[in-house]
Amino acid sequence: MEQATRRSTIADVARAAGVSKAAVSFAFNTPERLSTDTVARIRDVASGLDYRPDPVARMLAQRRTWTVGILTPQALDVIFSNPYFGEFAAGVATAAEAAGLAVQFISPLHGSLARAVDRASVDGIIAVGLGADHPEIGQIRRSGIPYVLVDSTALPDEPAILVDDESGARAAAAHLVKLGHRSFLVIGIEPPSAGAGAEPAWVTSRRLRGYRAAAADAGIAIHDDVVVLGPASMEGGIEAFHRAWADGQRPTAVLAMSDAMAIGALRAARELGLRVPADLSVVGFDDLDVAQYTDPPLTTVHQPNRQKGEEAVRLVIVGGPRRKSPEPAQHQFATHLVVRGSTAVVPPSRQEVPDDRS
Amino acid sequence: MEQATRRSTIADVARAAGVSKAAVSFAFNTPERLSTDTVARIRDVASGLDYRPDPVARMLAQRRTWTVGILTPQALDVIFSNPYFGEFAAGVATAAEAAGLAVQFISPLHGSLARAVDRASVDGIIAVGLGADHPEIGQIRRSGIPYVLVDSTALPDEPAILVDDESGARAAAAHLVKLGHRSFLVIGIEPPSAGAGAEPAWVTSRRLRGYRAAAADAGIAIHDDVVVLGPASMEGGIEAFHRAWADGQRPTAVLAMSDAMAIGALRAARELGLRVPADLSVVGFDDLDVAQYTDPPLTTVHQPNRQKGEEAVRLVIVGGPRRKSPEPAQHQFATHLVVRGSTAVVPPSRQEVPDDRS
DNA sequence: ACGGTCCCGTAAACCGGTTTGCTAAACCGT
DNA sequence: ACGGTTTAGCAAACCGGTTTACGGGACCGT
Repeated sequence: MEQATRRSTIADVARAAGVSKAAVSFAFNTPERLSTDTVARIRDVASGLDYRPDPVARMLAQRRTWTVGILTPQALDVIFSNPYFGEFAAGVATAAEAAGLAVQFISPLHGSLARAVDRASVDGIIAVGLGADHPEIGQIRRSGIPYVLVDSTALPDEPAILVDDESGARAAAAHLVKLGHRSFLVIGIEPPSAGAGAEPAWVTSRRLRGYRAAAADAGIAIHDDVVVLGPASMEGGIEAFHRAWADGQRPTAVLAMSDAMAIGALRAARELGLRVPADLSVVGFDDLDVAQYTDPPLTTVHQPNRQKGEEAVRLVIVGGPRRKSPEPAQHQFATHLVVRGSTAVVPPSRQEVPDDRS
Repeated sequence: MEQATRRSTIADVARAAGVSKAAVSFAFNTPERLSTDTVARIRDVASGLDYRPDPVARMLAQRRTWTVGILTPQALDVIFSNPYFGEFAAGVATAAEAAGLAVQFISPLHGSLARAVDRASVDGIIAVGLGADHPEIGQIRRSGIPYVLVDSTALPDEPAILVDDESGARAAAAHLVKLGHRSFLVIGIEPPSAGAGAEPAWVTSRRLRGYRAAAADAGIAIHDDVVVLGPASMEGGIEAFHRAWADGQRPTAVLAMSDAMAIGALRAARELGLRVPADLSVVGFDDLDVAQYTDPPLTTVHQPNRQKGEEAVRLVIVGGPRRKSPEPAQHQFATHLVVRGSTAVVPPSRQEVPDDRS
């Protein structure tokens, strides 16, 4: 395309209108500083040349990019394929649009997240799923650019968006216990970087704590060998369930840490000839839009995906020009169980003999 | 945050290292122009000051932003909530990452798409769902920035990514006809700007043509009154089906123009006590990932969502520095029908009396 | 007629990099 | 020892805007 006709610059407009560059700038940004007819004349000339201020030059001069970045350790293609991120990003987009901000995704560039962060020109960063001890977070902290951590425990007083994972998980497990279930399979989310799975900060650890607490209340232990991990996708759920089945596990209930994985489990169960919920109960986590439309509709733990995104933008914006932080910068949302059709009482054939045989 | 310690600039590094700004720049971009130890020294000083070149300044000087934009007429929150866009964006992201490009979403800012385009700093634009005659496309064409049109008929020789909508739709309808269906409901996609629905360029028109062609082959006419429109979402599909039902329509088969809407129709049908596919057949369009996991699994028209995204990036990149266009800039992908569980032969009770009673 | 305010508009310094000559020193073969 | 070629690094222009400090004229009251 050869940039056919070099775009006209502010200097061109100034020359054509017989005014200074400053006047042109004022005509667009602070028209009240100029007489009305000068403004009109300049605007006229400008649109004649179809001039449009170069956004990059403007960013440089103002030292503002009018952009917020969403930082994730996963590659963009997995992000966009994951409905959970979609809903979160939708929330971010809503709030960003209202504030006149653009949204930029920052994710590993040629394998390096640090490099991606360096190249990103944003006024604020929303980091999702990165622990407070992640090196890139340190890099950002040092750089002085406002940021907020999402879905991972932050330092005290560090801006963050959280969700009460533990009580949500607890409610999910308690619901199953009340239905008589004693034999569980937990499908957890694999951490992006291998080895980080044991981190207590990782979402899987938090939710597992909740599951275990509820089970413990009924005198049941959830051992590590009934916990399988996989990527948070439908394929991941299918694969995890099959793996557990092949391993000889015959749970009456599945606790999945993401709806996508729960849907995968639903699918895998059907492939194995299991009826849900008659033979097997399944409960998810996230309450995605699709959870209402699966068959059967998914019992799951609700968390406000879009709201989290909106609130993240708000936090990162107030963190911007001189944070006064009268209020704590952290925001924790509540979760609650939504009971739909994928859970039912344990099948009679699998009911455990009452304990009172002693 | 008050920008605590002003970020160090290239001048700071130059001063600290006792060299010129140019040397610092070279040290990072063309190290072979400097002696190895000078480079080392500069890099050392730089990382000591934890200097990182300002991406915006770099963009201005190089007149490259290293960013491609995805332009859509819908608001970002609907984009991100729509799995179709997610898969397309995933494709874009994959190819962009490989080329070292960032991805930016451009969508109406405070209601104005033109304003959003003006503010966007990108090297190329991927416009999805905007007709070649859309005013913003004109604006882009004039600006000389490379672009590619997706999912909408373009001017001849204008870069574009297309899909064979008509034959895909035709195959879908032919499949139903062969199963004995004679009574259809078409659920179409509502155009973003009201009134554009009649445009022959709009995807709904193209697919409808395919449906009608297949029906016509069997001597059936699909009248306008069995076509309902709605937004391309699950809610849109539910709502559309209920509307048609309330209107007294009792089709034996539904032709939905998007999988999301098809899933909505599945849901609505179930709410009305219809069994799919025993009482009602449903076929979608897009072949989203989720289409395999619905109940029943969705019969649908496959189109290569991710590939379209990847190819779009490729086209916009070659359209960049001096397009030589030895090959036509347009790329049309084939579609094909994927038969799963949501379609079956027409129920006996609804079979039409053979025509030979004459 | 005079000093004081406004009102309009300008010149020039900046933002933080890249890139284009250009020069001085080092290296080369003969 | 000498002209020619590299090599290493510098100064300054440039990218395209914004913003600050300032000046001249019109308007004002006295």
